[in-house]
Amino acid sequence: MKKASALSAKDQVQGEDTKYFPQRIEQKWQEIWLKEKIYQPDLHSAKRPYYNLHMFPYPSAEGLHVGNVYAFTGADIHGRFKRMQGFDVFQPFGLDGFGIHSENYALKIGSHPMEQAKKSEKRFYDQVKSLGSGYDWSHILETYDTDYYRWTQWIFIELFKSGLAYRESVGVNFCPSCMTVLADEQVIDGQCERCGAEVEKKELKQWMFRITEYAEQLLEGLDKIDWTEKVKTAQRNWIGKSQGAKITFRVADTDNDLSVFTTRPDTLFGATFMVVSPEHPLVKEWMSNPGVSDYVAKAKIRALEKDLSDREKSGVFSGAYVINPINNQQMPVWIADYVLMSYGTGAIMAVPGHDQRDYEFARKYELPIIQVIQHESANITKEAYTGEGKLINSGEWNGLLAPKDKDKIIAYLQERGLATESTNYHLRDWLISRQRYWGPPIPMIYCEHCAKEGRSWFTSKEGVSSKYLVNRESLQAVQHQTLSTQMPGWYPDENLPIELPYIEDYKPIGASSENSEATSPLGRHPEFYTVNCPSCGKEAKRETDVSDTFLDSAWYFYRYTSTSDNDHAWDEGVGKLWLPPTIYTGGAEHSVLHLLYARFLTKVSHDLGLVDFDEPFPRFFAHGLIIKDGAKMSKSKGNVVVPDEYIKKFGADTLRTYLMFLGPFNMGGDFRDSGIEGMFRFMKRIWVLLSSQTIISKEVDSSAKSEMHKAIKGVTEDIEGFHYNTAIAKIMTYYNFLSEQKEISLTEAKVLLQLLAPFAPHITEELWHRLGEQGSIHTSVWPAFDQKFIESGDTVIAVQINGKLRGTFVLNDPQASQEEVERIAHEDFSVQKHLEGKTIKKAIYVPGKILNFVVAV
RNA sequence: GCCGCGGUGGUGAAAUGGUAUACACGGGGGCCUUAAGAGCCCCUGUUCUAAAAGGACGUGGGGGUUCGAGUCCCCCCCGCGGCACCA
Repeated sequence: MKKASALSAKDQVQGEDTKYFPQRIEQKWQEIWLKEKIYQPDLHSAKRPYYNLHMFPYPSAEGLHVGNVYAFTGADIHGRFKRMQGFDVFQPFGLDGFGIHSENYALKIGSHPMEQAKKSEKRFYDQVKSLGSGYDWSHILETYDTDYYRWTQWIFIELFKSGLAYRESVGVNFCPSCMTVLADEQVIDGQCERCGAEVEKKELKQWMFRITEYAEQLLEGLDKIDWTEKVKTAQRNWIGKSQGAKITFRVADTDNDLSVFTTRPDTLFGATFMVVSPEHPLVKEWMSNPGVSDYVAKAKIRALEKDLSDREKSGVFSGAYVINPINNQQMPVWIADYVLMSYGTGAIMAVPGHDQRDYEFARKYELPIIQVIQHESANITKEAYTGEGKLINSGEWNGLLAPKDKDKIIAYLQERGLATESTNYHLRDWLISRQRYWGPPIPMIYCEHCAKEGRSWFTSKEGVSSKYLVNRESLQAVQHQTLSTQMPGWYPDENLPIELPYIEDYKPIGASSENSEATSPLGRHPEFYTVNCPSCGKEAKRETDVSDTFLDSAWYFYRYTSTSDNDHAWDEGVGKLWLPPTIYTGGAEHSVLHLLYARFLTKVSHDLGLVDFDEPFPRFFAHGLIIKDGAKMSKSKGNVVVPDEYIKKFGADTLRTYLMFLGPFNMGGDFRDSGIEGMFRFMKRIWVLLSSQTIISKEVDSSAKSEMHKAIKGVTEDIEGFHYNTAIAKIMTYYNFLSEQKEISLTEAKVLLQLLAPFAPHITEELWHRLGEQGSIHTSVWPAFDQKFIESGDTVIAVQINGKLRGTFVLNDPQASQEEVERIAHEDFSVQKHLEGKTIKKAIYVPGKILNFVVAV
């Protein structure tokens, strides 16, 4: 018998078969798997459904990125592992192909998005197939497919009917380069997320989704889902709940009220002036006062500047005063742009003694500063004191603790009708319309004739007797009181799909600043937008905006499980069986946008009675980012790693395993060429060991068995916890152990292959068959481990004495009897001290577990 | 500023409170080979000693809990990510 390690070069080239050529086996198995439907569970009758979802990519025409490979592989390993554990794993794939990114690319290379999409699609699918992931290719989807976006449009209509989609003139972020509006989330430091151009502010009529209506639910839901804390925190920050009070001030010598939101009503006695935003409605009344109109004009310009955080505050006295209801003091009202109209009421009570921003403002304009919170570290001659303390100079409140007694103070104000308890969120409504071409047309029709007479869908028979949102009283109120007047003339076009027409002039033309209506490419095509009003039948105009791509991706996981083109998944039994996805894997960069929108739509679907769950992703795992030479990969840096060449040279198995070996899956890693060669060497060694070595059918002897079970246990737990890098290390350790054996039993060989199978599906499948196995390794049963072998050898025994942990020691003999264990405990240095001079009355010994000594006194 | 995550060899990184550095990369030496490549074997935290044996020191810094701390607690320092004139 010859040892594998002693195999010389000659032996290897003797037969082609003894050498590892990934190119020769990978495609072969991919075709067989497809033919044998290894990865296609029966969606109707799965016994243990496991919906293994990962974020679908946008199909960049440059092709697959190594970051995609990383993400897909990590999810695939999880799926393969679960499949081998006996689950009916459903792992679908699709493309998020609509949107600015694809459209801009088409523009750049001078092709049409519709044609480009087909090309990118083919290339992308081919590349993904070469990775050997276990996708069910009979359930793919593309968001630009008519059969897909008819349901995107259907969802839009459902939201419209629910009063959750509405039109409003809003100050929007407008990207002059992309010629479209952007959601707040898509503006980074005042720049467009996509192209980096400086974003402008514009007033435009836009379609909005009332996501703020769900702020509280979106926040509460986070507590019951299994997500990484990092992502939950990002969402909490984004929703930005703060609780406090709304206090109303009377403007002196007028009938006007000025309300403010504050989280610190306890400092009310410290308020010395008021500040309103330049956009505040009351500012109109003060325009003629000296300096006001000048300042408001100046603020408008300043609003476009990007770095707002540390510029000097500025403002102007409005000329008006308000009365502080708590002490009837007159306070001047100032206008300053450090107060934002978009948050709270657009006005604040300034408490310069205890708010640093107000403090700076007061210093600059020489406004009075009063200290109302006493604390040894408070020194308001230098800066505002924002910490806790005892109230002073606060009338009846003196001696109360701030902010601890906030609730008492709110109750006090509330009793006297001076304030109400109030909650504010940073979350804004979701701006959904885009003045672009490459997206699903918004399925709405505007009829001027109906509008003039105040008619709309909301005044129609269906609208009046609406079944929508019966679960949400607050929205019913919105619907019946305001929607019919807010949205005159608007009707959904339920004749879906509203197909996106092929037009040559799809280039964005933007919005003219004089006109409050933005113009979309479709707006140049009367043959598209001229329709008859669904209500009165007269000539009407179809909406020419398309919807935000994030709408497409907020519901796609429902579509995967649908079994026919003419139905949406969640009506069917199949959806009930599979939804929501068992686990969702994806990049943390989507923490806020995509995940929040998907949660919102699912909550709406739940309220509409479409689904019986209200969180789309009960479990979400965020993977890390692959970088190159310490920097994020990007075209501009020229450090994008294209996987094709690596697959060609080393095979998909090596690339997959190498990527997973780089570092913990939730942390990402740095891609290096030298590392991948090491992984290729490992694959070759596995090949040589298991294809050239004589594998014999013999019992595994007991020390080898211990190693085997240790490996199975370690790898199982590591894969379960997404610690892929350590799982691979353990497989390598086990390989090293086996390669030093004189002979390897069939059982050991099979176990080694099975442990490696999720990472390197092709080579393991090939060798599995060479060992004479019949079925696919990927549907074989994941090896079980025996606990007692694991704990042998180097078991650490924890010692409790009378219930308290008193020490631990290494137990070398797994077969040790209870008496021996007691004797060793006595001898062990760390335990000795506690047992000295005492006798053990009772010792409970569970191998590998805790040893509980009851010591006689 | 607030929140979250991290700091361990030359590098990527391992370690339910129990022999710190598993596994791999890189580096050094050797075998094989006409040669190159591939493959195989040995060494590889720092330091003391000519070397070995052996010892000392070592997980960003300082304290603490513990028989025992990379791990738990407190206070700092540094790096990364998110939010940010949010009242």
